[in-house]
Amino acid sequence: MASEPAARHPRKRATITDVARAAGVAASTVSRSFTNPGRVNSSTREHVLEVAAELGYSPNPMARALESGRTNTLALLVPDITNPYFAGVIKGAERAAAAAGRTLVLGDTQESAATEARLLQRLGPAVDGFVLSASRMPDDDLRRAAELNTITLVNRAVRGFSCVVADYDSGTRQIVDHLASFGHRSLIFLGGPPESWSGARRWFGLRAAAQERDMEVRRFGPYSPTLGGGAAAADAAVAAGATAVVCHNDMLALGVLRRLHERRVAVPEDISVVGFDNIFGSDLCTPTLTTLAERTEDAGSRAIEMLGRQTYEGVVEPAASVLPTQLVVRGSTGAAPS
Amino acid sequence: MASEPAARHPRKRATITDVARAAGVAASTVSRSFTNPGRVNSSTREHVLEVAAELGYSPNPMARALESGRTNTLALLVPDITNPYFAGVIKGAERAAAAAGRTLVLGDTQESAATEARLLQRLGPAVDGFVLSASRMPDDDLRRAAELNTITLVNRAVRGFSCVVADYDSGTRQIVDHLASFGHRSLIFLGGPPESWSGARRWFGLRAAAQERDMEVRRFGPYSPTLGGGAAAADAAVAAGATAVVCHNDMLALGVLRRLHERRVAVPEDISVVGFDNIFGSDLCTPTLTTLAERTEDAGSRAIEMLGRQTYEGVVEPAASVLPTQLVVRGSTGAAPS
DNA sequence: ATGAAAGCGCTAACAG
DNA sequence: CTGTTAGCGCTTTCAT
Repeated sequence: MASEPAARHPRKRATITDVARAAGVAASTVSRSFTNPGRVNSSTREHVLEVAAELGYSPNPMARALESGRTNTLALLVPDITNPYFAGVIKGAERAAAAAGRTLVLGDTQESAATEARLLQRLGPAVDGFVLSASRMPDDDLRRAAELNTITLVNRAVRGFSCVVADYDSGTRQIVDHLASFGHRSLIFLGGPPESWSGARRWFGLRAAAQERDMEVRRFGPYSPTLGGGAAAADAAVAAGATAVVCHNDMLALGVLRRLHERRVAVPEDISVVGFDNIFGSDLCTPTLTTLAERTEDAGSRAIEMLGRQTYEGVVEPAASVLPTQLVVRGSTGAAPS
Repeated sequence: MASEPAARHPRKRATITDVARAAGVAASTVSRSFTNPGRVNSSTREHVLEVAAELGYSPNPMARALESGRTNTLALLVPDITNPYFAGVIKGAERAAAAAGRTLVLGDTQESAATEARLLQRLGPAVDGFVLSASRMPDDDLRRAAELNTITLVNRAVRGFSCVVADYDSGTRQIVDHLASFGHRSLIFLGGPPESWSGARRWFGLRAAAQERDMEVRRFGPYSPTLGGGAAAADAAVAAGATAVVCHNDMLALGVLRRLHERRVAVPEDISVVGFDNIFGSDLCTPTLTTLAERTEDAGSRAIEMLGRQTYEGVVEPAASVLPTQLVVRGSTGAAPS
């Protein structure tokens, strides 16, 4: 046992030539042993594999990629890695990629279309395709990016693109029904970033469902979809005399709850609050938050699967996958004040 | 304006040869125009860059990697991507990598040493180095992995490795001082996974600090460091008549709080609860959680910087970086019951 | 069934 | 300053 600390300079990896030399065969035979086992004598193959294992050889993916144009790597871009909402998408994508023997690269676009475009550009040549989650880029830019890359969308629908989206039509109807059943006659939507496709869908769904029930519905904002954004949103809602607010997402809703608490506005007695996403934390707050849950992990894994089908299996028809949503009723909603 | 949907088959990317031909120069001149702007006539360079832009050319990183042995990509492995604790590390690493013009690959080891080893193996040839956050692998396996890879550790210290660790000695002392100032004469540590290095450090620090103050200190567990793990942990603490518990991490602490609430045990009147990590959610619960905050983003970015220094700047001396911790006092701690 | 050779896109020597 | 050449590690014809 050498008492030396770990080597500082990792030693060079063995190449296919090293293995070939050590095994007394040609490089091509080594290559075939790995990628085309049927086309090499099984005894030589075993020998080669043995030698390779001894040398700690594993094929260099870069060299492979150069030849095939395939890196076996997929990228997932999200607006904010630390937002718990995306944790589910990431987890699902991670799992699906691993299951398919693929590498997943993660990118944080920092809620910026420009950063997103830059990442697309930088990562593009190195990956086989992208999953764009809640993309902030305009449709045209997306189309342009799609000329060079295979792209699948999550919670965004653009003609010609495969996508996975949550069923906001049903979801917003559930929300409105729930509030109506509590006797609410009006609601205010506290909106998030204008670029957000899901924000728009949420608003449209809400408005449609509310109008069907002759409920009055207004939209305030945009507010920053963060805890901090909640203060302004809550103040506006209170000033407008709202009895029920539906927030762009849970982060904003949590911020609203906090602000209402500071202002001694009782939830749900004075005002009911609903969020979207069912993020971690939405059942820790007081009161716990009524929110529309999405299957984020499923969205992530489906998107990766679709992308894989397009990229590696030559499926060209863009497909759309609509994931169900469900209202999680908790403590932040209740009867409308009389 | 073609009304066609986005192209399904992304078109082939232009190569350096395409650009060279179109610009009427040699491939090497194109190459230099990008990587060695000083060594080419500025007018030719401009022309080349123009043509390159027209063709939408950008250098193929794979081909570069093949030549240099460098992919300009770093990997970050974490036990659980969805754990909010690691979100900070990821964010910091993301930022540092982006700032250095490097690509970050993220891997989820699923709290398993085996998965971690597999990822190391699979990703190894494709990346220039690894940041292992809260690695679950035994020291020897780490050393073996370090023979082929450059590795930096976060919240784990192994001789010969560069690492970034939180100052748990100071942190645990802060916790114990805080509890002592409230008149607590004993505390119970509700432990997490035995493989966790930081768990061990937390326990040792706590024990040492408590003994210095003649406080009685015991360790229970291991418990699963999750919300769900909190039930068993809380029950054990109550059964033992604890007045103060310090939990392996915030997830466990939140689970403990929930369970105590179910059992109508008042916090902090009957029992004080302290966590580690200051995750998102620890100030949303009721009562809010007193916890030891780490600079997770700093840890992530520092680790990437160190790794970069070793990988790209030939720094061989392993360095250790100790990040300060600070106790965030909130509502879950209070005077010991008489 | 196996070996030899060419070439993937790019960079680095080496001429000129 | 710029063109030519060789070669990174691997796969893939094409011979044998």
